[in-house]
Amino acid sequence: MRRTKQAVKIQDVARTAGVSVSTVSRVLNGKVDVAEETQARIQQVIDQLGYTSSLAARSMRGQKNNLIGLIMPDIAYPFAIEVMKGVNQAVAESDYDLLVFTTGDIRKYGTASQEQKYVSLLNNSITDGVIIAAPAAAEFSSEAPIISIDPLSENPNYPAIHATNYEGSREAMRYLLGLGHRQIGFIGGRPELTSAKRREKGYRNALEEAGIALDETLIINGDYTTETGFGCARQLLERENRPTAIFAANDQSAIGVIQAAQAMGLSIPADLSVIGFDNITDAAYFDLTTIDQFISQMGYQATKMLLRLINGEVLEQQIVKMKTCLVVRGSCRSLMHLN
Amino acid sequence: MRRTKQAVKIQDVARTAGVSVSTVSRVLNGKVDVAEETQARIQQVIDQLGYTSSLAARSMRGQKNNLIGLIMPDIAYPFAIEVMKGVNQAVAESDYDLLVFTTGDIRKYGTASQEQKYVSLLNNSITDGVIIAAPAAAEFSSEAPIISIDPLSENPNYPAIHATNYEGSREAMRYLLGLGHRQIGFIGGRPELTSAKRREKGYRNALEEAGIALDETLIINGDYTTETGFGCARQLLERENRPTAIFAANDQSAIGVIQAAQAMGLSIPADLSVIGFDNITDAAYFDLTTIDQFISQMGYQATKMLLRLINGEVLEQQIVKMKTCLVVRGSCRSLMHLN
DNA sequence: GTGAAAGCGCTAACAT
DNA sequence: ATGTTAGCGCTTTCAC
Repeated sequence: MRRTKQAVKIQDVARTAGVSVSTVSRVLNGKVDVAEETQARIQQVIDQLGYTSSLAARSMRGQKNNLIGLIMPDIAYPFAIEVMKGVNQAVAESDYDLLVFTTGDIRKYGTASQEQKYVSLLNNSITDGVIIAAPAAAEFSSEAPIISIDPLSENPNYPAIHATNYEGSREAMRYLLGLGHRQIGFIGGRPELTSAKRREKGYRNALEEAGIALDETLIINGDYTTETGFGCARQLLERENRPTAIFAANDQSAIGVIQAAQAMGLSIPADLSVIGFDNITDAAYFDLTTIDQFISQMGYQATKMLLRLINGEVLEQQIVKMKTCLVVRGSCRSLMHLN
Repeated sequence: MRRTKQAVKIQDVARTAGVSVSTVSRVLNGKVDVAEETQARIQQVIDQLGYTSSLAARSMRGQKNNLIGLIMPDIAYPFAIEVMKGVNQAVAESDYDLLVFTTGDIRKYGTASQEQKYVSLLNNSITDGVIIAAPAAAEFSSEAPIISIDPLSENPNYPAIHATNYEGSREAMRYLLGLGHRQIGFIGGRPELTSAKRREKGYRNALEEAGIALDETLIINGDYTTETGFGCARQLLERENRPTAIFAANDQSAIGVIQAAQAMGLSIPADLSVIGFDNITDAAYFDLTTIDQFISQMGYQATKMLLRLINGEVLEQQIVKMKTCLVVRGSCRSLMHLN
């Protein structure tokens, strides 16, 4: 590798080609008013010297760089990876390139003000727009467009992609009811969370909608851990009239439910249907092998929205809610993976 | 979200605080010679205005940004993801942040000269050093350090992390021989590749070393696809004196071997040991559940090396060859995943 | 068709 | 302790 101590700059190209910097700049930016011959000569010098214009300098002149940013605290996390897959795909289909910014660790990431810093870092200089995943801040100031992938807040102050709790929950229940289930256990937890409340509400309303009397004893609250999931499931499954399906309101509990079922020699979904709710995306996931795709979809949609904003389009829909309704097939591989 | 049309700059802070830009700059950069009181006032204005200094402008002044870059054609690919995990971890442990550059698709990525462009893009402006994965170019010119994660070339012209073919292959064989295997099939392919030749050489030499006569009929060449892997394995396993282990020289063939074994009712590793070679990393992988970790390790090591270069250290070892020797345990989950 | 020069936001001498 | 100013490499008027 050659470590040219002094990077070649536009000046060098100009001097070598015997023209002024502005002419080189014109060639660089594909301006038309340059003589065919000059153009060729300059291009040759550029290739010969291996010149690349400085991103920093170009950005400072307020140029569009055809570059979008994605900000994540940590890119080794399954959620992050799936988001990146989706964003990557949308980027591949566009003529933009992508810059993923990360600190490597949520603990290094800092608070909302730090986050704002990352946004400005990219968006006020080199990037034409930014996607921010699971934002901590409620507001951002930025010259260029911002989209968030926000699994938590119901109504963020910025354009966002997020998943649903209430809707997803109802659809999950409708699915189970459609399968003929009438005794459906619900394992909740963390009642202080809005998302948790909405999940339970979906459960209740779906039953009501189906004209099924609510059995309050079928609702048990754990604390969203695998352990309580296991315990609650055990409790439900040891009943005289045991439920034929269990709806666990978060991913950890769902793992516990599956473990409990296995421990009792029940097979899924033959003896028991299980539905889990992902705690990260707040998406209902029923088919544990496709939850990853769902998260990717969030990334994909976010990117598409951002590119439209960059192109000056006005979004008819600022907040996109993604619903998903998939089916458990018994494996808990992805579920574990999500953990 | 507030979209401040005009980003707040150092001038604005200076004016608001009633000081000069240089004083603000001093505060920004933690210089000591600023009056306690001025310092506090300026900091307050900074917070109030939500000011963040422009990455572009700062970079142009040749500042160190505590930022490293990672360049990959596509970040949705398993190899890329594992590399990122490793890099991410090293970044998390450091006080650097990370910028991953990608085009989203190898087809958009272009050729070596394009690649050189990406390197300059980051390294000659905003980044303090760059890791380039699976480089196409043989040489780079850059002001800041470069490390490559290079699974292909044996002796690149730049500091690199790569995996071994010959060494890995021999270790794999030694492992199998150590288990008592004497009839070991080898499924090769793509003899035009240097890497393929070296893998086969490792196979041959390990046998020789162990004083075992080479049975040429145990060596079959496919074309590195699952189909031929299946066919070749079938052929080997239907022999009178069937091998007790099969060494597949690439990942696709290994999948084929596993499928063939399953189709014939053989269980792995009870009836048959299988070794696969990953086509991406050229790393021998024996434990299919940990190959991902191996790739991550490459990313991790690359990052550690880069950070040392950035700090001006001289590497005693420019090329780090990573050997791995792990064991098949029968699952082919990761293998499939690698595909 | 091409060049000269201003200025993007910032830092680092150099003044005071 | 603070202000003034010269660039960093580039694009973009405005001249010629």
